Amino acid sequence: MLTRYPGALEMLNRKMGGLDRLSAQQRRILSAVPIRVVEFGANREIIRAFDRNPHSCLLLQGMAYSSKINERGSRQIVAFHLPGDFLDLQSFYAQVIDVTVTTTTLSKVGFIQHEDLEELATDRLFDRAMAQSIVIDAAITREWVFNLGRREGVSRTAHLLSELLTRMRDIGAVQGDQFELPVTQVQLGDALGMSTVHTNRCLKQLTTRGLISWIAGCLRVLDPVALAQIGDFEDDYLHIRAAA
Amino acid sequence: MLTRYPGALEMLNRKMGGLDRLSAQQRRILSAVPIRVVEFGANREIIRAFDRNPHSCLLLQGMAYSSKINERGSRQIVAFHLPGDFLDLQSFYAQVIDVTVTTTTLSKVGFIQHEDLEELATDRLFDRAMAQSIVIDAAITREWVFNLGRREGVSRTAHLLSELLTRMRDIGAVQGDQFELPVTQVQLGDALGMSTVHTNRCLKQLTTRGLISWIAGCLRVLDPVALAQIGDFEDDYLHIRAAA
DNA sequence: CGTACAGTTGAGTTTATTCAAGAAGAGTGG
DNA sequence: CCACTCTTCTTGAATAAACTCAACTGTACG
Repeated sequence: MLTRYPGALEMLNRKMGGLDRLSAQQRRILSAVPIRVVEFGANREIIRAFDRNPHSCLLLQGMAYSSKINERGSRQIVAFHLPGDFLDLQSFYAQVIDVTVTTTTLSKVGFIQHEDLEELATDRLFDRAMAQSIVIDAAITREWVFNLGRREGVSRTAHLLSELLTRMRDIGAVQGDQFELPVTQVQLGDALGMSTVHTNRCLKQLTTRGLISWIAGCLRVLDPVALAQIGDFEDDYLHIRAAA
Repeated sequence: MLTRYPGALEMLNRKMGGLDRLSAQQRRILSAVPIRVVEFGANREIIRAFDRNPHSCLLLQGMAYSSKINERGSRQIVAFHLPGDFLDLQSFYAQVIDVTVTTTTLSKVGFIQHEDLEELATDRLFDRAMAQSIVIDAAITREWVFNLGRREGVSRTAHLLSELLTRMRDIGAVQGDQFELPVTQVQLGDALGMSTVHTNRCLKQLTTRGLISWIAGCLRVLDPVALAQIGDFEDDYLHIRAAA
C-alpha cells in the first residue's frame, strides 16, 4: 500500500506558498521533507476521531470528508477535502483530532510526521502557510454554519455545489464547468444536514430548473451564475487569490 | 472611551499558556505588549466583516458574538465570545475578516497591533498558543455544524447552553451552576439557526422539564447532567484541561 | 442470478416557520 | 410618579419545510 508519488512534493510546494514565492533554499528544504504516500480505496478511514497521531496528512489525489458521529448514530459531515488540502493539520497544534476523515473514492494521501512539520515551522513563511490553511478551513466551516442555519434545502444545496465548483476550479479540476464529484447523495445529505430523501428532491429541483446535471459521478454546472444566486454564494470567504 | 485596564495583561498571560508555564523572561515580554483597552456599550460593532484591521482583539469583559449577514437580511451567529477569547485572531493570519463581531452587553476589549503579535510569534510558545486558540475555535464551529445539522430544536438548544455553561465554568464565571447570560432570545435563535418563536418554545420546554431557569439575564442550570444528555453534549472538543 | 448499494418516488407525520397579537419589562421625559 | 415608547418575551393558529417509512428502480459486481 505504500508507494512513492511524485505529486506529493508539488502539493506541498503549492500549499506552502506556491513555487514563485519560495526561495531556492526553501524549495530545497521542502524537497527534503519525508512524505509517506499511501493509497486508500473508497470509503476508508484515514484518520479516526480522538486519535493522537504523530503525523498530519495532505490529500494528494481523490476526495475525502471529515465527519462527526454521536452515540445515537447521527452523522454530520463537517468538511469536504479536495486534492491539495491538509486533512488534519489541527492535530499538529492540538495533538488530538475531533473528527474522522474518510475517503469517498480511491485516494492518495501523504503523511508528514509532526516533528518534520515542527522543523518546517521554524521558517516563518511555512509557519504562516500552515496557519493560513487552518484559518481558511475555519472560514469555510463558518459559512457551513450559515448554510445549515439560514438557508432552506434547495438554496443550501446550491451553495454547497457552488463552493465545490469554486474550490475545484481553483485546483484546476474543472473543465467547462464540469468536474468529478465522487460523492453519494447520502454523503451530500450528511453534509447538508438533511435526509437523503430531501437531498434527492433538492437536487432534482436544481436539475429540473436547468442549473445542474449530475450523471455518473460527474457534476456539470449548466448555469454557475444562477446556481450561485440561488445558493446565495459569494466566494470571498474562500480566500482564493484572483490570480489563480 | 479609552481606558487602562489591569485585567488585560492577565488575560494575555492566561491565553499565552498560563502563568505557571511562562518563564520570567516570557512574562516580561508579555507585560511590555501595548494593549489599548476600549469599552463598548451593548450591541456595538467591534469588528466589521471584510475590514482589514492592523490589530486583533481580546475580549476582557462582557460578551460578544461573531455573525454573518447576507444581502437578503438573514443573520447567523457563528460564535459566542467570552472573556479571555480572541475575537478575530484569524485576521492576523488572513489579513481580512469574514465576520462581524458585536457586543451583547457592556464590554471591555483589548486591541493588540498585528506587528506586536508578529513580534510575540517569534517565541515558539506564544506562536503555538495563538494557533491553538484558532484550532479550538474551529473545533467549536465544527460542533455547531453538527448541532445545526443533526439535532432538533430542544436538543440543539440544550447543547448550546451546555457549551456555554462549560466554557463559563472554565473561566470561573459560574457559581452554583448559575451564570450571567446577557443574550436575547433573538440572538440565541440566530445562533441556533431557528426562529425566535421556536427558540422561545424550546427554552420553555427545558424550563418546564426542570432543567434550566433563565431569569433576568441569569441562567441557572438546575440539572447539568440531564441538560448535557438531552443536548447530546460531550465536552472533549472544547479542549479544556481537566486541571482547570 | 442474487446481493448490495445508490437513487427515486409517494404518502403521512413531525418539526419549524410565519403571521399576528398580547404581556411584561426597561428606560425616558414630563 | 405616571404615561409613553421600545424592546423582549410569550402564545395561538395557519402554513410550509423537512422527516420518516416504505416501496420500487436501476446498476455494479461476484
